[in-house]
Amino acid sequence: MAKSIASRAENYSQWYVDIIKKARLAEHSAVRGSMVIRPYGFAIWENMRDQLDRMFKETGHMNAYFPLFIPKSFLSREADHVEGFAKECAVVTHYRLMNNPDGDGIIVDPEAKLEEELIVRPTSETIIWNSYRDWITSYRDLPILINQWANVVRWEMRTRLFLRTAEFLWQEGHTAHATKQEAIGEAEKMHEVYATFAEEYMAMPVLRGTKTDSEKFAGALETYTIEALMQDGKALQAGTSHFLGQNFAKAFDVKFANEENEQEYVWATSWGVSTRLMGALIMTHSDDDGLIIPPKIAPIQVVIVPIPKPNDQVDEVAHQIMDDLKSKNITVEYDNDPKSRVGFKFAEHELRGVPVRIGIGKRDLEKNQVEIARRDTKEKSFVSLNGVSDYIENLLSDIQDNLFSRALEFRKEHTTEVDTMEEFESVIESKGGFIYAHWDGSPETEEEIKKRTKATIRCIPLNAVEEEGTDMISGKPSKRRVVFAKAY
RNA sequence: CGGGGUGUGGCGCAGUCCGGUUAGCGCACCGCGUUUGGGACGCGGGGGCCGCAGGUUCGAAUCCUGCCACCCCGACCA
Repeated sequence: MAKSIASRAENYSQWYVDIIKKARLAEHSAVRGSMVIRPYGFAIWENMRDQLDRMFKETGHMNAYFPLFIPKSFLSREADHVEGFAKECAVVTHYRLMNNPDGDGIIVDPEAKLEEELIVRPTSETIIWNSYRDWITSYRDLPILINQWANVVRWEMRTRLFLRTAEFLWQEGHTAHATKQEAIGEAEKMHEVYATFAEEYMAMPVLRGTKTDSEKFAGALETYTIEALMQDGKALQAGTSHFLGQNFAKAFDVKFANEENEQEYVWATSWGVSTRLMGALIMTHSDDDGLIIPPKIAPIQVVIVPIPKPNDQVDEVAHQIMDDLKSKNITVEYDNDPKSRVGFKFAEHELRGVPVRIGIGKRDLEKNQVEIARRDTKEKSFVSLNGVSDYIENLLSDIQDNLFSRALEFRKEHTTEVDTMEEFESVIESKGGFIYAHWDGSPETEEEIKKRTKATIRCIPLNAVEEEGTDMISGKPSKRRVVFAKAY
C-alpha cells in the first residue's frame, strides 16, 4: 500500500489532510495559510460553482465584478462591520519596490507610500454599496440582484486546507431592495438555494436556521445559515445569507425615491458560500479508503479500467461504452495507461472518489459482461454489455441517494435532545453531534455554555416546534429548542 | 499571539544526543527484463548548497548564536 491514509478513528485531522493531499485536491503553498488548489480539486469546485451559478441566474441574479482593493476608510463606515473584520485584514501600504541600497535583494520603496492604504477585501459590502449609491436613485432602479465570484483574504491565525485559509474563493451575492419585506424574502430565498444545493447536489443534509446575535455576520440584522454535521461529530457552517437591514445604505448614503417621491434608505442582503464547501464535501462522505464524491459533482463519474491492460478487443468495448455514457451526459474516463497495473488503478480511483468503476477483462468479455463497482459501498456486480449505460445511469442516481441517506442517518444518530447541563456535557464529550436544548435567549447563558463545553449555538432552527421548556443554566423559560454543537 | 513540533534528493523519513571516509533508507523517477482479474518483482541507474546566515574546529547534517519557514494544539474567526 504505497499511498495509505490515516484512518478516521486513529487520527481524524490527519485523515482529512491525507485525503486532500493523496487525492491531489490541494496542497500548502509557499505562503503561510494559503493553498494551491490542484486541477482535480478545482474541477470539483468548478462543478459546485457552475451549479450554484445556474441557480443564482435562475433566481434572477447577474454576475459582476468589483475591485480586490478597498479604501481603508470604506471599511470603517459601518461600525459592526469594521469591528468584525478589522483584526484580520491584509493592508496594502506601498506601490513600489526598489533595489536594496545596503545589500542584496529588493525592499519596499519608502517613497512609494500610498496616501490612503488599501484593504484587500475580506468581503465586498463596502466597495459594492459605494457603487450602489450611484446606481440607485428611484424605486425603478430596484431591486439590484448581483453576485460576484471572487477571492477574498482574511488573515486568520490558524488555517486548515479548504476549511479556513488566508485567501479563499467564494461567491458573494449583494442585493438592494425597496422594502424590508422584499429584502428578507431575498435572504430567505438564497438560504433555501444553498440548502437545496447542499442536499441535492452535495448529498449533504443541512439544518436550516438563523444565527444568534453573537454568531451573526458583522453588520447583519439576521443571518440565515445552513449547518452540516461532519463525521467527527463537529458542525460546519456551510453557507450564510444575511438580511442587512439599512445598515449599509445608511453608511454609504444610498437612498431612493419611492412612488410617493419620498427619500428612503435601501434595504440590503448579502449571501455567500466558499471553497469551504470542499471541506464539507470531504468530511461528509469520505471513508478510510479515500474520497467519495457524489455523482452530481464528480469531475469523473465513471472510470473504465481494462483488465489486465488495454488490447484491441477491450478498447473497442470501452469506446462503445463511453459513447453510450456520453450520450447520456455521463462523464467517463478510460484509464488505458499501459504503465500502471490494475490493482494500482483500482486503489487510485477509489482514493480519488470516482463514483463508479467499470472493469473490462477477457473473462468478462467471454461472458459478454463487465464488472461494475460502486465507490460508496464498494459492491461489485456483473452487468451484461447491452445494459451497461442504463445500469450506470440508475446506479449514479442510486449512489447520489445513498450518500444523502447515509449522511442523514449519521446525523440522526448524532442528534440528541437534552434538558440538563449534565446530559449536555456528557453527550458533547462522548458522541458529539447536534444537541437540541432549551435556551433562554440571552447571550450570557450562551457564553457560559461555550466556556464550559466549547459548544456554540449553531442555529435557531427554522420551523422549530413550539415547546415550553427551561434554560439549562438560568432555569428561565424557553419556547423552543436551539441547536448546539462544537463547530469548525 | 501563547504552547509544542519539524526543516536532510520530488514525497516520507533515519542519521544529530556522543563531530571524522564517497550522507543513508523506503516510495517516486529513468533503462532493460520478467510479470499482469486489487496498490508487482529483479538487475542496473540518475538526482542532495543537509532551511538560511554567522561562529567554534584540522574537520560540522551533527556543537554554539541569530534568523526564517511550515505543521499541530489552544485563544479569535467562515
